[in-house]
Amino acid sequence: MLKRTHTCGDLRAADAGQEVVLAGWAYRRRDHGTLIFLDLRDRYGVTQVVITPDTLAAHEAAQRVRSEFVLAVRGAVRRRPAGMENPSLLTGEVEVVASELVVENPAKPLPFEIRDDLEANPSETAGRTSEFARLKYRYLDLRRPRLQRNIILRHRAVKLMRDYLDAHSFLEIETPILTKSTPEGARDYLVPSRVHPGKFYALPQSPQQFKQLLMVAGFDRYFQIARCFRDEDLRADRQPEFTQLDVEMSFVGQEDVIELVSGLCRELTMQLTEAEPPSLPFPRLTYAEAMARYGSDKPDIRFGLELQDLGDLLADTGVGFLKAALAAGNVVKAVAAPGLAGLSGQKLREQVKAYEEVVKIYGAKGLAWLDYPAEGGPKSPIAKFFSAAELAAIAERCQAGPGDVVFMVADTARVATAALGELRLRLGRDLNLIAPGQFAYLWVVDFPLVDWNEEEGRWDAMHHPFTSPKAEDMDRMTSDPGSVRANAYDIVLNGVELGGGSIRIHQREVQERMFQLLGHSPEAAALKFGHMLDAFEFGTPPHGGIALGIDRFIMLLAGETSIREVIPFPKNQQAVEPMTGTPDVVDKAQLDLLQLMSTAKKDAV
RNA sequence: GGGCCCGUGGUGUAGUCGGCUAACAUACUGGCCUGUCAAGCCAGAGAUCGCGGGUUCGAGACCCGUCGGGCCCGCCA
Repeated sequence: MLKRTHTCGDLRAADAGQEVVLAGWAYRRRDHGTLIFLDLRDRYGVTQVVITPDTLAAHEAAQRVRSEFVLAVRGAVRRRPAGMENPSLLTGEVEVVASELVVENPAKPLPFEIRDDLEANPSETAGRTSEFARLKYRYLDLRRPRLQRNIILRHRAVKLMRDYLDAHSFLEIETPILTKSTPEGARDYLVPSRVHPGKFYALPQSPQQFKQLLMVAGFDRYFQIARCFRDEDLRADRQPEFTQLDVEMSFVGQEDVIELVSGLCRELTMQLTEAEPPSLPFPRLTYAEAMARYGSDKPDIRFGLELQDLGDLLADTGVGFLKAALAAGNVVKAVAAPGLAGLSGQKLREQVKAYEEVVKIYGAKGLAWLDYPAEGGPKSPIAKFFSAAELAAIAERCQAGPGDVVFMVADTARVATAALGELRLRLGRDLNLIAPGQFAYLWVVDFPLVDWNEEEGRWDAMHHPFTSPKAEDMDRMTSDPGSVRANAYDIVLNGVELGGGSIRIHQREVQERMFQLLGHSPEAAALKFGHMLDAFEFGTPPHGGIALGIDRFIMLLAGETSIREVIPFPKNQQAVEPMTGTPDVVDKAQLDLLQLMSTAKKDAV
């Protein structure tokens, strides 16, 4: 093996005259018959190698080189002839004139091209390979400059997190992966115990209880780059295993956590993106405000189009379906779409139909609309039922002017809010209201403590059962639990929930009241959470923390839209990892050892 | 559990109203070529159109089923 002296990203004009050895992958080959150019690639960059017929052996070898051969090249660095420089390469001022070329390993034709088209490649062919093929040959996919950049970015981001927290006196502490299943939250991934047949470990959904117990232990400021596991259905931004930056602090309140994490987010944005540094403090909304104004607990505040409530304006309306909705106790909410009234009648009807599909996904039965044409009469079929005063009042409330359209949903507050919140996001994209390159952080605070679970007929913890209620709301925990606010907060970036946390309960009595509210009998609570309750009797400091979704954070920093683009070996939406073929059946002997038997009808062992 | 969309040479796509001997780019093979950098030019090979059934004189296209994939709803303390 020829040992490399430099990487493919090292050489500059000042290195001209040196003899070097480079090693890497053949990225592109340009064969002029006599003169052959090879672009040699490694993770540091690309360097052009020139092979002339003067070096016969190297020339013959270079003729046989194909894409992705692994090569080692010895040669002299020289400045490229005037006018032949390539400004798009960092090494573009120089080239290496090969004296020796070794094929370390050839490569068969690849299942897809490595070259990616993220920048300045108008080709339709590269970089859009089906995701299944990419995952099946992930080691090839990961050679692509785009994914290499993402993985390198991920390393830098995690290093910045460690450095930042270390500088703030935090300790990185590991917690168990094999732990105990708890009744709250998502479905657990279970691991059978061989030593204790019939018993199971659970993989942690988060290190929540352990980090709190580390506070009880006096570690004061803890963090961990923690792998978490949740057996729920997947999305573009959800994997069955994902990574959190888990943080917990003692003797702090909400403001301390918010300040710490805001600083971290600002630092990462400044160090890792070209974006304008976000200014501190980050804007803040209460949960109630976020829902009312944006129809979401994770608002994208990069654009306006806030939701409006029209209930008071339509109290005496003659419009039948709205009158009926309000009489039934439902709400009428609206959002404006600037400029949409300028569309032709047919275009507008098609657009409305598409938007109707959006709101229907979220349970709305229909989408009403009013247009305010700059000239001519309204195209809306229902405009004629509204009084002139109503039309004017709606326009004013929604800040809609000539040329705009107002969309309305009359439904339960939950449905109307969610549906229009999604429509708002769609309008923001369709109308190009989102300027690229922004990092719009937002804190959402004052979440409700609990949420009514219609199916189960009980209260669920909105965040988790260790979240403390606001002191001033505590007396309503039994009389009106739904109105109790929690010391809980989420950080949102560009409409994506980056993370959430809370100030925890640190008193046994309060924790017992919380379990009671959630429907756990004292016996059940003792069985599942006895260690927590016990700990609270041995000197537990006031404490709180947060967990940030690292995959999502990196995704946004990298400008990607799926966390799979920033995870080296992700699973697909079926929770399958196509490269290794995970999950898979196991030998009967393995099951026997665990005293397990599958009842699956298909593919059963 | 449910909704929408997609499966055509290795890869990415086109294929309109059912008439195809399935087109284009790239990769691949061979040839030409001393300054390219998405190298270029010439030639060639490569596809039973995911699978099964149906409608039809005729199906890549239409219908039913099935498998695989993507996005979403539910779910995700």
